[in-house]
Amino acid sequence: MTPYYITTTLPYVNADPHIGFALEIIQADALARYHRLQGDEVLFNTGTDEHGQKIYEKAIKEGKDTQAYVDEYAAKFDRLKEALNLTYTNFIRTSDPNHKKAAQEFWNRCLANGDIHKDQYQTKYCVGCELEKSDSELVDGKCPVHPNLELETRDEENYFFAFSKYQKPLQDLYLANPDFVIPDYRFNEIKSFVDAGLKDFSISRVKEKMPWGVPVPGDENHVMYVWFDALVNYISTLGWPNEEGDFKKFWPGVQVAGKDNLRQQSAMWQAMLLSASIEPSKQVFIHGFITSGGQKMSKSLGNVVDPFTLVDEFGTDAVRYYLLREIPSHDDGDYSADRMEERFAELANQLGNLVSRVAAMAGKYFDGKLDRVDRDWSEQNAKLDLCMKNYDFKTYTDQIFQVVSDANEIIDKKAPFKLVKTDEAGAKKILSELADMIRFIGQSLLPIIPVSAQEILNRYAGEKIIVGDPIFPRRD
RNA sequence: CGCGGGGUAGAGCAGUCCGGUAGCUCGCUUGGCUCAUAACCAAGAGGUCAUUGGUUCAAAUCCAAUCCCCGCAACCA
Repeated sequence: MTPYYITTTLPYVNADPHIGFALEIIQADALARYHRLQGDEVLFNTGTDEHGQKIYEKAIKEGKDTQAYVDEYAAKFDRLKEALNLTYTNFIRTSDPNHKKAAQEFWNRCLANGDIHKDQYQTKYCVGCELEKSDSELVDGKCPVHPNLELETRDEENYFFAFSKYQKPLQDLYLANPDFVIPDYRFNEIKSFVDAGLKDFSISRVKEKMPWGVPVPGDENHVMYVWFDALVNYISTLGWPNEEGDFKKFWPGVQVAGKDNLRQQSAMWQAMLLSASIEPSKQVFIHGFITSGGQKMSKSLGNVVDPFTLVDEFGTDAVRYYLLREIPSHDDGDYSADRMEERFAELANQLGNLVSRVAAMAGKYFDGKLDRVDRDWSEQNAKLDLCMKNYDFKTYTDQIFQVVSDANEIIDKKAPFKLVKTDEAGAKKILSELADMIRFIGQSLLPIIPVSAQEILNRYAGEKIIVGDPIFPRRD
């Protein structure tokens, strides 16, 4: 069995699970399932990113012990497994003792390689908020809450990672791996970013101000900046620094991430790996963002889509179907209740109805017993395989639904329900071919809508085709 | 001159590299069928391909300029 390792990014636990993360983990799940069906041995990792300033502040605000706070959130995210029918094998939490040890060992490797040094880190401080502000928080160079106050500049001594050293090695890595980042325009984006020159980045925080992080080895005054520790999860989940076992078997792997993570995944993390003398990732797949009703999701607009609510209303498979087919696999997409309804209707009317009508005819005319047809599907399968290699779940599903559409067309054009009155053998032949198409459809849809696809296969696998209740009952 | 993506039928997109009568899905209208979850099948309507100028026998596609939208602008996870 060929080992296949796929991992999502770790969601930061300062908010409830977001539909955008649901998209990411469903994409990863589809790949994991697909590879399992191909006979690969799959390790599928996800988890939670639990350190850093924002979490520390949020826990204080909610009056909770920080560890208790993150425990609560980790459990919440783990509930996605059931809600979305996910098959991840690993759930790494960055507050796990093993992960912390790995992060420290990683730090030491980079340090030993001469890539970690101290430097001054400048922060902008708003006296009004009594908080440090990042540039992206500022409006016209001022604190948006206190625009009448001048910001103070404060220096802080931090540890820095020698990112600038890795411009050439990263360029070489990209050159040697022309498919390193998918899609290609994201790859171009990161290449031009690296070509423009790299600045060393800060990888620690002063513990006094922000204690919620992995201690920097050999310096009790600093904790790691959350990025540095979080990225190490991709290997700590494999048991690293133990280089035997899962690490040896599964690394390097495929990383799935949102477009906001392009730099961290495809440049910073790769430089860190090079520094620690670890093989770079195999590939990075970047997906887009989901808008809601055409607008950015925000609490103030009240258009935030909660994956749990969605599943309660439409069911797991329909939500998976929507995210994998409606949303462009590589680009931004939109969620709207109307489109969700339409997509559900499509499942019911095209696929569900096809399964029903063929089963009904088989039952009515031939007691459910049809001839076994074994059409050669290798050409279609090759196309589907290409879609998965390109992380194009939308086209993958489109192609299967082309077969659904073909099958519905055949029924109308050849009208086996009419033909059976004059040519029973002819009708049986048509239905048998249709049943074979349905089995292909069911098999191919297993990574996309696992429960429904399996149900289809169950109904059509045996000696006798089973007539059952609607797989996707119409919604009123 | 910060970087990148984009502007093609009501909606979402393909086509642009390698110019040659504008295509897909959904929605809409009409017709057909009755096996089926009132589902399915077929036909049709609907577009100055952001704008302006240029090259060409011919431009959504090449060139130039302009307008508009969306990200990012690194230590914000």
